[in-house]
Parts: sequence; structure tokens; C-alpha cells
Amino acid sequence: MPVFGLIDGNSFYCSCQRAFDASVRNSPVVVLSNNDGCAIARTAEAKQLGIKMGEPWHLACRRPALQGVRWYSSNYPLYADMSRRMFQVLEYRVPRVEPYSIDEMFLDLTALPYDLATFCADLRRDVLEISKIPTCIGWGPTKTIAKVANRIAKADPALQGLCDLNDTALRHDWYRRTDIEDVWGIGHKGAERLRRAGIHTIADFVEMDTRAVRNLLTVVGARVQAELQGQSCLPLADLAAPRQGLACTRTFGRPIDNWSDLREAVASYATTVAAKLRRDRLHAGSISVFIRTNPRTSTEAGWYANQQSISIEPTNDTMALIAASLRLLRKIWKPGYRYFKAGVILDALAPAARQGALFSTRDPQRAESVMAAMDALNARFGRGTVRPLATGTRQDWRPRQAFLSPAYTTRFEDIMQVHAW
DNA sequence: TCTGGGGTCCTAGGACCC
DNA sequence: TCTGGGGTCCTAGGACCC
Repeated sequence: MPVFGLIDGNSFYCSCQRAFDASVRNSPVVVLSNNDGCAIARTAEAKQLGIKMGEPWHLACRRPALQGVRWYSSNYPLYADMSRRMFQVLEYRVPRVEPYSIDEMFLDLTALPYDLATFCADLRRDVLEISKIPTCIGWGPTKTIAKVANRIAKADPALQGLCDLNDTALRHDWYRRTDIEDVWGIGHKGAERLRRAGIHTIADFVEMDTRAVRNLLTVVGARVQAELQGQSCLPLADLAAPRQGLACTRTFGRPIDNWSDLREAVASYATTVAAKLRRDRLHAGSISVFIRTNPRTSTEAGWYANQQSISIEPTNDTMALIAASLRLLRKIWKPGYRYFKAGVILDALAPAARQGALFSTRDPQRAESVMAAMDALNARFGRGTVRPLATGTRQDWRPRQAFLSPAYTTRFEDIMQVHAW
């Protein structure tokens, strides 16, 4: 019988901020989405004050009850690096670890020669001590059950951050008390359908006829059911699956109503996504661009959204991707609208093995050395040090990040200084 | 003034073919 | 008289995840 564990960082982004700023260690903390739009991470104290996930922050921050709350713009380089540190601690202690998201990792706890409750308690302590991230761990015979266990560990403080759902009787006791919507893979729509069929708890769901589940929720729901019944369908993935797509999409700091700003924005999104492509040593064979006005504030006449994609000769050259994205943008752009968001999406990714196209229109070697030089300079002196002219110089459409903390672990200028005397 | 970004997987339906 | 059926491939869109 396999045993899967799931460890996840409590209020992960907030905990990353707290790790470097002792002054907020006891305050309610909130981390905002890109563009400082809404709350996407809240500490327990912030949740207690009634701050909701996804709450528009420009409204919420005025509530008198939120006086003592501290908030930050999101700082992804910091969170990604903290995630890597957490992974390292786990990798050293657990035979196999599968990173699932920035703050969650599945653990292979099968046949460990230890008492699992003691082992996991020690694991939590080590992760907290070394990577400064408080966590919860749940475990059971399948990934989906481990997710349920983790959720219970998080919700019930009496459990001290740990929950064991290996035992069948104990599991069914929790199944009776847990809403089916709280299960990994059952979303809002699925739960609504199940409710209409009289299914409310996990206990109700595991007893359903499998064909009925398949009818209501397709094969995906049937797999969730099997996993909850204790039959493992989702193995631990040793190797990260190859990436299928890569995107850079952003809401502008202010609406854009002219071609030249929009062109700059799309060119710089293409530049960002091309750099990611090279970082992962991939080529893209397809590119799409979309633009849209704000559906919340546009009248029907003022609303417009469009998208176009094309296949391209596989490349990771920034200049080629800018050229392609601007050709697409030219096709969908219409004057007279206030655009609020745009994006560049790459698909048909494949390893960037050099495969000398017979009738290539570019000089791949020249492009490659230019890109390598650009990447090296940006790695050495900071992102955006060298970038194509097409990305503009003022860039005053960039998203707002008014409450950004330093990138404590990934920028030389931002490393903390400690004074001892 | 003001409501995120980046992914994966599945299905339905159209185009095309024999 | 009589107007099919079954396969593949691709894409758009939905649902879900963190």
C-alpha cells in the first residue's frame, strides 16, 4: 500500500514576507495580486478580520477594522526562491518529493521505517527552522486523500498541523463531516451538480454509482471517486512533465488607448516569455496574442476582445517572437477602445535541439549568440538591463506594484545587511 | 483610478478522408 | 425506390487547479 503525503506552506506568500520582516511576524498580513488588484494570500489573523480571497483591495483597505493590517505587492522571485528552499529541505529527508505548486509538495511516505506522525512532526519542525515556512502535512493511501488530510490539518488547530487518514474508520468519520466541494478536483460547478443530485459530503460521494459519477462529472470525477475510495490512480511523478505552453499576460497599470503603447506592451510581453522559453531550453512552434477592454467598466459599445494565433518556425529568439506577436496584434487591434489587458501565449513547445531548418529564413546562429549575450547581461545586472527597443522606454503602462518588498534572496542589492556591535 | 496570472486536462464539434 | 458510416485530427471553450 502506498502512502502519499502532502505538505503545504501556510499562507505561503505571507509567510515568505514574514520570514524577512520581523515587524510583521505578529500582524495580520495580506499579499496582493499583480497590479495590486486584490488579496490573494492572507494570514490566519487577516482571515479572522474577514478579508476574503480575491477581495478587491482598493475597497477593502479602507475598512476601519483593517487598520493594523500590513500588505505587500506580490514578489514572485522571492516566493519562487523560498519554494526552492523548502523543496531542498524535504528532498534531503524524504525518498521522493514531487513539487506540485509553488507552496505544495507531494511526498512518498511508503514503507518508511518510522512512526509517520513523529516523522512528519519532525519534518514540519525542520522546514520551519531552515526555510522559515510554517506548514501542514496530511497523508493517506492516495494523493486525493492526502489533499483532504492536509486540508483537515490546516482547518483544525487541535491537530497541530498534522492529519493521518490512512486508517479507514477514521477516514470515513472525516468523510461524513467534509463537504464534497472541499475535495481536490471538485470545483464549484461540479459541486453544484452533485448537490442537485442530493450529494453533499465526501461520504455521500464515495457511495455513488460510478456510472452516475461519470455522467455528472466525466472521467475526471470518476477518478476522484476512485482515489477517495482508496484506490490510487495518480502516481507520484518523479520527473516534472514537459511544459506544454508558456504565457505572459498582464493587466496594464492604466488603460491603453493608443497603438504605440499597446505595441510596446505586447513587445515586452513577448520579450518576457521568450526569456522564459530560453531558460527552459525550449522552442515555440505557435504563438497567440490577445487584447481586451475591461468587461467590468466598458459599456457594450466600448467593449472589445480578440485573439489570433499562428504557427511559426520553431524558435526562442526574442526578435522573431516580437515580430510575430506584432503581426498578430496588428490584425486584431482596433482604434477607439481603452484596452486594459493583453497577453502573449506560446504553444507547441519542443526541446531547443538545434535542427537546422533546410529553408530557414533567419540566421539562427547569429540570433542565438545575441540572445545568449542579452540573457547573460540580464542575469548579471538585473532583469530588463538589456531589452529590445520595441519594448519602449517609459513603459508607464506597467502594472502597479506600490507595496513591493525587496527581493531578499535573488538580488544582490536587496540582500539584508546585519549590523553587529 | 481601482477586481491577477499561469497552468493542465477533457469534451464537443467541425473538417476531412475513404 | 434508394442520399452512409466511421475514422482521425484539430481547435475552442469549459472546468479546474494554485
